[in-house]
Amino acid sequence: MALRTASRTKEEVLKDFRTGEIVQAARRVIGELGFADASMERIAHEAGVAKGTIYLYFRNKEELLAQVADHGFAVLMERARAGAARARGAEGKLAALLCAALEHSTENEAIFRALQEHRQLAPENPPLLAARLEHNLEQLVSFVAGVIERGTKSGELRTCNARRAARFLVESMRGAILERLREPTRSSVQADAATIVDFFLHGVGTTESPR
Amino acid sequence: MALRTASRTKEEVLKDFRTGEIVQAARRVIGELGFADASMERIAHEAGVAKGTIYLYFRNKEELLAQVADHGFAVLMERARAGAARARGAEGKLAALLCAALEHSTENEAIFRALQEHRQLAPENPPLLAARLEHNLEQLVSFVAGVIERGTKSGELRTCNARRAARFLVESMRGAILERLREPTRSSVQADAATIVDFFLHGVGTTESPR
DNA sequence: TAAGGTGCTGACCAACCGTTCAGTCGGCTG
DNA sequence: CAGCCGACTGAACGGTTGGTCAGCACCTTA
Repeated sequence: MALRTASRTKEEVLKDFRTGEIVQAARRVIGELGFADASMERIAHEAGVAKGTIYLYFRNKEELLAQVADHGFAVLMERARAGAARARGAEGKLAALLCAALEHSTENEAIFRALQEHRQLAPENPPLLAARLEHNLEQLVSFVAGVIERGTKSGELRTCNARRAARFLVESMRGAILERLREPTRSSVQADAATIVDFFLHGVGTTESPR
Repeated sequence: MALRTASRTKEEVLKDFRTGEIVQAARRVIGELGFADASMERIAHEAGVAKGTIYLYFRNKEELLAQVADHGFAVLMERARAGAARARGAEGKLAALLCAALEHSTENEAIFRALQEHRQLAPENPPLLAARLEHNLEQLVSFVAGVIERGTKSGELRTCNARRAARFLVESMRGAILERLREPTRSSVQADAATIVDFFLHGVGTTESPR
């Protein structure tokens, strides 16, 4: 418990601690002001250090922001995986996954709003942050696609382009999250997740089977 | 043709012309650099006027950007309405609407990328641009909801929360547009629109009816 | 205690941006 | 043609920001 991978406590552990502190501070400031207006000065103040100190732990602003984005997404994915693992069947797994995402976005409302704003995909000069966000989203889509593929193999879902369907579902989820953020007094997370999955599985058409 | 509403050609017409020129220039610059990096200096240069001139036609930068956003959206809506009007049935109208949107986003790729980036919903200090974008999206959702409601009344679609379903479809469309922008060599607009409508109408579930 | 080092500080810098406004000058009017 | 008008210009300004660096305070070591 004390002798594992403890090379230089003074150097490594303290560095990790400071890094984490700054990332958390950045998270708070970004949540309050958005990515564009979160200045290094403000983040430093929030973290209780001087501006220059940040540059001892992060190469520049972009790297700091990228780490903030990665951290938040890692937590979300962990939660989604755990939820999906607990549930049974494709429908259950998808609902659990949506639940996890909706809950996470509700609890981290501020940072989530800010993240929205920075989904930029200009091909020229792709900044580090945009690339990370892109990669993160792709990871989520792949995970959902996996669930859908297994659902297809088990016969629970019909054959379809899994990746495309996954993207379809993820974007719908994004839409639901945005709507939830817009009007805080909404239905429960479970109800919203169920609605989305229902749409996703059955569609709104009425050709033959109602339910 | 020449005597209607022609109060001051020298004043009004020229003003409209200049305004249009500047909006078009802004469109180009935003497409190239994104909203955040489109400076008034650069836009002025692109429009072939001095920076100060812009302020004779627009109160400030935000108003200019808002007009750019409004202009683009107006064209899109016009196209979507026309497409839907020509088609028959809810499925046809939705497909035509998606077609129009996909085509429009393909043809105006650059500005569309940039617009993505500015979908920010911070509750505090809502800037003019964000409000306009919000309003524009709401208009599109309402239009789609109308189509869905009429489809429900005619029995082509099952009963559902039309607004929610519309939002669902619009967000999915956004996802498809993003994917198209990401990988330019994709299937045809019509095929993509059909796929989305198919998902939307029938879902991916296999409970009973395959088609 | 003196010397050396190291993490940290925050004043400073250069670059940039939106906005202003005093001045220019081509063209219209009388 | 003279004189004025106002559309247009672009240098200048105020403000902000990301990034730097000389020095300070504290701790360890000799």
